[in-house]
Amino acid sequence: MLDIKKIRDNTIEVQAGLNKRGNYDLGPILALDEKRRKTLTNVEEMKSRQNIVSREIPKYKKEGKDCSEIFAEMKELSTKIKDLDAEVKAFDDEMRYQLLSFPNIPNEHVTVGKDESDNKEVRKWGEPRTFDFEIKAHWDIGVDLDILDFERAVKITGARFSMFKGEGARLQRALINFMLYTHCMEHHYTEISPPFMVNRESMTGTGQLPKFEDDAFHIPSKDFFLVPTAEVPVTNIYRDEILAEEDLPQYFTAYTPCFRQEAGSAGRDTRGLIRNHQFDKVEMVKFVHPDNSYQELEDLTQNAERILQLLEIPYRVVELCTGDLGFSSAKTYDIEVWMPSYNRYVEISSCSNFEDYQARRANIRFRDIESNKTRFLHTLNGSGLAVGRTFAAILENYQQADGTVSVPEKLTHYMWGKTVIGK
RNA sequence: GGAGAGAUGUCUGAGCUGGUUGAAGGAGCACGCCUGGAAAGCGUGUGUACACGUAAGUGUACCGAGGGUUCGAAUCCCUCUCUCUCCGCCA
Repeated sequence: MLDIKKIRDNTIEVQAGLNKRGNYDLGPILALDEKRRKTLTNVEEMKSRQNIVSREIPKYKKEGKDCSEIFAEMKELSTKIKDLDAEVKAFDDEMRYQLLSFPNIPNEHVTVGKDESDNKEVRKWGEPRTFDFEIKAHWDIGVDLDILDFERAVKITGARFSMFKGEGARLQRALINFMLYTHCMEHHYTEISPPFMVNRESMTGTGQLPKFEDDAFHIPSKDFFLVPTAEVPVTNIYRDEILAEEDLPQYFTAYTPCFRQEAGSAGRDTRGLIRNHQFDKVEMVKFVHPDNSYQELEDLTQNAERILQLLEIPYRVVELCTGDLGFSSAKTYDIEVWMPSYNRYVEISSCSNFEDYQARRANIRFRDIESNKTRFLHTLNGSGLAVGRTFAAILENYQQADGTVSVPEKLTHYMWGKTVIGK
């Protein structure tokens, strides 16, 4: 959420920032703000008078004065106040809704661009392997090895769901454990196992609501949402709280399944593990001091990259341009993994600095030691990594001529010593 | 799911027969005094948000959330949420 005071005082600057992302007009909200403050001043004066008179009444009563005239006047005032209060509340609600509908302003250094074609490759790691046999896509490898079963997943639930079996299920779990181990033991994150359903306030806090309600799976009986990413429950850990400055930074990592309705609507990647309604992900979330959130973003991105380095799978890092940036993000690096069957890099992680955008929505603050004032902190998060896509990348990059898949060395321990899947 | 109790400031804990209560008392914390230093003791201070103001400051709101009654509500009424105890059910 943007700061209404900033919009008011630096309108031109904010408008310029929004223009980098699309068509947004600050006019209506400024008009609303103007009306709200006018009405507020008005009603507050009335309330002040109401308070003053109210304090006098006990004295009058003690003196045995007749108060009926005052009561009549105050009754009228009270009615006016009620009406104006309702007006202010209507302005507040409308303003909040509009404020929630503005995306974050991109960081000033982020390239201005239209769509993903304007994204900038930052670095590359590893060389895509050359195969001396006909390669298969991960869904064929998985089905042939009997470790993935898409048909039965469709029977059980429906399209865009998948089922892991035997060594497939084990590989999935191995990846989760390996990622959590690396982030906790090497990168010093604290593991969280959060609820997989969240309420409306949490979804609003991180920016999924109100604009993207259709993308989420909703439980009507409770008005809960299945988590689309662990970012939602974990970022909301500190919603409506004030932390001490010395408690910053805080790093959390969490495994959760992720549920997304939007997956599938695009009609792309209809086969395999790339785009499903349910997928597993290990997420990293940081709560940091505003002064060093950009260094924290660099570190976070490298924490995610580390997983692919240890698994020895080629990838590249891309900096998103303003047109491709997520709604709440000020700056984002995507990590893309090499996917042989696609013959290109495919997104496997997205690492973002939200600056104070989520913190303001979710009301997460810290107390500044020097001024003793509260300030919004900065939140960041990144996938570390999307497990389903990592699974797919392993099958494809580690496939062998005989149809089996060798297990990355770092994973064999988590695979109970297994070095080749399918043998 | 049924019955009952409760939700107040950083914490504890009054107020709940409606009227200087942002909210007693205590603890904690900060600063000052005292001390060789510390403890104890004494004194002062100690929430958030919004509006107006260059500022000092002033005003308004907030006692789980939202409504209502009233000239006036932390205090009365209704709805919801959460917590605790007992019962039922259950991995």
